[in-house]
Amino acid sequence: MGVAERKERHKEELKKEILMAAKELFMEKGYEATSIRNIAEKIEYSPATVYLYYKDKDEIMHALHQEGFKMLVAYFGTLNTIPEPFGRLIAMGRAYIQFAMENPEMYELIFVMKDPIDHVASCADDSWDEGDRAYDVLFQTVVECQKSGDFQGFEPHGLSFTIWSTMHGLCSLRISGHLGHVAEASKVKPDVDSLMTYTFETFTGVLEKIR
Amino acid sequence: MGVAERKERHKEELKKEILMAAKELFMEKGYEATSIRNIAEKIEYSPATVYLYYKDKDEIMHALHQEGFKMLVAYFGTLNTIPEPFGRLIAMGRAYIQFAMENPEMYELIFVMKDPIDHVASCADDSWDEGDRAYDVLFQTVVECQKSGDFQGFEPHGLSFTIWSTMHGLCSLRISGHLGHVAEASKVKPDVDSLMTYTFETFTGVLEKIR
DNA sequence: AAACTTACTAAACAGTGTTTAGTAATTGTA
DNA sequence: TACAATTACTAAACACTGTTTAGTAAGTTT
Repeated sequence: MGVAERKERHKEELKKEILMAAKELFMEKGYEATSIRNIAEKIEYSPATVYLYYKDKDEIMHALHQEGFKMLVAYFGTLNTIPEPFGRLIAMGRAYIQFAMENPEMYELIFVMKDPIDHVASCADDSWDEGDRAYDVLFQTVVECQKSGDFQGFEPHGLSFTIWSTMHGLCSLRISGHLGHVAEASKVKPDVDSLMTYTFETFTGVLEKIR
Repeated sequence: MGVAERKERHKEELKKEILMAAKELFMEKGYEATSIRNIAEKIEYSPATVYLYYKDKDEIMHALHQEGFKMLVAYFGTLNTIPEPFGRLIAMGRAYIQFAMENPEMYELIFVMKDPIDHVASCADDSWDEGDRAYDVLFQTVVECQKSGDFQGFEPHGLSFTIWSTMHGLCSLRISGHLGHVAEASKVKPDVDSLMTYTFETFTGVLEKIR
């Protein structure tokens, strides 16, 4: 009979509904505002019901984690159309920044917060696959750059981690507000976003020079 | 009469005692464990008393903020003995990493967390002076490098922010555990710390190349 | 019709930051 | 010296958090 299947389907829908409510709250108001009670209220169920679908808040955050990586991948979507690897590397950086700026809470969730990755470490199943894959995209691009003659004399992993560090540092300093504060004090650029673009361009200049 | 002075002195001592209790809890167990109640218990006063000396938790965190920068400055202490600016820049990077690794919670407080810097933005008095000064140390070093012939064709602020981004990115990815995770997956180096040192060395290699 | 399972929730527990009202003890004044 | 005022402190509460437990209706199976 299809009754069990229908029920199963409904359960999956509710689980998805919980996740989407969490995603909306999280992306709009951040981690603090994403309480189990707030999620429950949004889907019009009791807080305890949420626990029937997710073990704890960490598990919800882990699920959101995967959502976040899907979004990042979407930002990387059009990169394949760029055949020249160095240009693709720069475009990747630009896309990374755009993702971080348009989805700061998501960026923090997947690249800054410790709790979700701790959860990931405890359940050894799917682990941090998405993150590993995202790194691999960068690494492969660097390798391709070297194949076409760029970055000679550098080891690709070392360079990849350096590039990731720079991009992550820039984005996280921007999101946390630290870049903005120093920007205001040093008055290098009129606003934070200008400074950010400017710093990125300086970085691309560095990459051009070691090309 | 010296009675009022003695009392005033005692009040200042208690305020310091609260801060030191907070510092100890914070550096050992992190932000979560540093609750007002825990602080109060440590100094053997009631939680409400803490509020007679600090407006709220943010104000305590802001005070700890300043403590953190004092510690960072201590790590930078011996840098003046290095006359050659480029070598000093590299040593600065090494000191920055050492500070981050030996005091991860403090590093997060002053460079990662948003809340304290929000508090800093609201009270416009002393603002984020320590951070600005720390940036200025980096900037001046870059300027000195250029004076002695390095980094020609680069604008010093752009380069300073790029360097800070790289260093911060590396340290924060290490502390948050993200670097460790990708390290394990990519198996570039046997352990995270090796990867971190290795990435830093790659970065110094980049700086050497654009020197 | 009775037993069992499912889906859900009210209420509680222990914790958080923070505020309010009140209490002793000390100090200043009449 | 007696009374008022100030100081330093705290118990208890409020509103929130994540999470668990016990219980309740409804649907399913026997």
